Amino acid sequence: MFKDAFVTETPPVKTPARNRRPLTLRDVSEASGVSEMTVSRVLRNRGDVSQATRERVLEASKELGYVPNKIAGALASQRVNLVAVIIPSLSNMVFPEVMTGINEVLDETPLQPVVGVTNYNPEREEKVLYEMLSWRPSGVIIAGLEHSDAAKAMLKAAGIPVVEIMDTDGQAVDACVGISHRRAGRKMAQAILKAGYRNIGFLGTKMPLDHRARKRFEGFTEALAKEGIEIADREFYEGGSALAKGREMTEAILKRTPELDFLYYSNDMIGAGGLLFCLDQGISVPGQIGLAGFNGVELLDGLPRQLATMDACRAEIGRAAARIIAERSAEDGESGGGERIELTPKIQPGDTLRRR
Amino acid sequence: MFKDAFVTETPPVKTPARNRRPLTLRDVSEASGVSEMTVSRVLRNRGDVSQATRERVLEASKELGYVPNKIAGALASQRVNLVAVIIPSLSNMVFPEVMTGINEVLDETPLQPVVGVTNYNPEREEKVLYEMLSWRPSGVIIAGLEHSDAAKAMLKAAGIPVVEIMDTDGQAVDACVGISHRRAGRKMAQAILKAGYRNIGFLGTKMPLDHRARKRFEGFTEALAKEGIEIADREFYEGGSALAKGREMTEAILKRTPELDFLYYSNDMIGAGGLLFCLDQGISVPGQIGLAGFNGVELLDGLPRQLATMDACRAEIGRAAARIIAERSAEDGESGGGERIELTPKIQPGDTLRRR
DNA sequence: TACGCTTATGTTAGCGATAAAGATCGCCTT
DNA sequence: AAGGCGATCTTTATCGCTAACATAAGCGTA
Repeated sequence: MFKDAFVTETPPVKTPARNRRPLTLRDVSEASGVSEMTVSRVLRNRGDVSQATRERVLEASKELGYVPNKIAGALASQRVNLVAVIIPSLSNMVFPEVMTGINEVLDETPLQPVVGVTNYNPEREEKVLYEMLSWRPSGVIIAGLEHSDAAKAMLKAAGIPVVEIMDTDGQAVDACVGISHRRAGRKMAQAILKAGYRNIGFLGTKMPLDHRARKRFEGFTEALAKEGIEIADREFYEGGSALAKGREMTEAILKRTPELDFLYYSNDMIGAGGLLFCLDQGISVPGQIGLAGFNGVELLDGLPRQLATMDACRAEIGRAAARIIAERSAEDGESGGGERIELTPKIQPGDTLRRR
Repeated sequence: MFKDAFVTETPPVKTPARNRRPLTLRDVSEASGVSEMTVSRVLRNRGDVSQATRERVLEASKELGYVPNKIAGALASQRVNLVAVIIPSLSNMVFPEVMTGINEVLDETPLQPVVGVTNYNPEREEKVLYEMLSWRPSGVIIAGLEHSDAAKAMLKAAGIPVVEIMDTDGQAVDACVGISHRRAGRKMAQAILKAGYRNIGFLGTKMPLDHRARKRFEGFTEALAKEGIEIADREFYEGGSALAKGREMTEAILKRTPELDFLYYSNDMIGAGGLLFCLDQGISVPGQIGLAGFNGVELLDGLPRQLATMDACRAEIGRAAARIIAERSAEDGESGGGERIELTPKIQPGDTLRRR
């Protein structure tokens, strides 16, 4: 592709002098001797263009190194093939997997995801959303059901498909795909009780804005309460390496409350840290103490013992959300809306939850 | 923010009937009784607008829930505040950290990163790049120095700042920020030799397209060769949980070549797996066998023993790259170009590389 | 031969914003 | 009192592309 034009070495400190203004359709049109419209048709594979012209145009376009200007295209056609994806974080393993699911589906469509990160901060979420909506995307996939009033208003007013993901415990603006974290918490509590554990500790994060962790915790305590049991102790962390924090917290909580016989971690990473700590200390797992985490991250496969956990269906959530957007933006009629998909996470007992 | 307008509950299955067409500057202009231009000025904080008008416009805009159309704005002003960030993967811990560094810097500017993922696939990279360039971003940050000819041509022709990150071993299109992986491999080899290890095994990934891993390997073997030593055995993996693969590979290589006294892993995750395996087996580390990985991921902090590794300066690479783009797009003169920043990774000997 | 029909291409009029230059108005200066 | 000036706003002309309609040429057929 236009190799010849640019073989010169880049001078050490200056950008290669490139005073030519960016190429437009007109340049290609002139180079190939047809109208701009025809070039546009060729480049988008639209309408009838003779094979001969098509080839001529493609060649000219390649020759020049023309890259269409989607900004102008989008403005003219009132169509933008972008999907805004708004998530709290990229660094905790769970969202990258959701992204993978989204990509998997969108790859088969003309749509393209654009990611925005909020750091679990509602103000940032609002800003990111505003920013993204100002590009008039074809749809929005956004994590969680909790948003500021302004954010909700924007989502509703945008007039595009909106899918809220990860969580189904609450009222969605439009569609939603996820699991019930409250239910997930309850189910884990039931499994723990059924296994005969009674002195249960909880270890989680300090983030009051991680609503899904909160809901799991609520579901968890609720199910315990139903059997007349209360959490015996709890421990929270913030920042730092989750694995290391898991160790520290486990040490601290066991020192403070040695009679604990089960530790429920709000995510797998700290759970793994806890597991490593127990093994180091020669604490028998799951005999003396049982452990469980949440998420079903791949990492767990490599641990000395398999941590009990619950799969959060991350990739499938991504896939389902993308499918909703893709379908609705295909049939451009004001058709669907309000889809609600609740997936069911399964407990993976692993080796740290004794069975009976 | 326009709470009153949308308090109605969403009907269960249909999108709220919203036949109003998307809002434009004209709507705000009519609602506030000034020209579109004035509204535009207010919304961008440009030029002189009286306090009274400003307030009136802002109120009307809020009332209506107007979100500016950046597509139109960008076309008119020939300015796009987007920075294309093109990376191979989101799932391996290293790029999210680079992203964090980028965000940190760009947050203080009007620029916004847009991420594209290539999955270490050159064709995909080319496509993603084309797609991104068609939005006419203000700059490109792209991982690696190896790109298809077409991709390189596009980068040069785009006429915008381009920063190639992670790697400095090669010829950059424009600017570049990273570390020398070849050098990193050499340094680790030297440290290993200095510690007295002689039977060295290498464990890595099967990806022929991970050029940085390849260069580390080359540097590594080169430095060994200088001392007349060759790699005694090697093992490669692909796919699956890196931690688990690290275990498996370690078991396999030690079974095949029991006399190995050092294992060099191409990333920390498999290194951690190897470490866990050795500890499980009661192999004395670093006495009987030494271990080292690469990257300096946070995860390592929580392991029973600290894996020797080398920090890849991920966040700093992101920051430096973003700074280059930000600076160049501020002073819009065709100023800089060709910056080259080579960071120096430091060995973190941890507990798995014996000292003498 | 003229008519309709298909296929291939060109023309015109925006899309929704912004840059740049022009219009108003009150107020000060000399 | 005429001119000048700054502050505030409006007008006009794009930006690069595409939808929708218009045109032209070729061909079979009544």
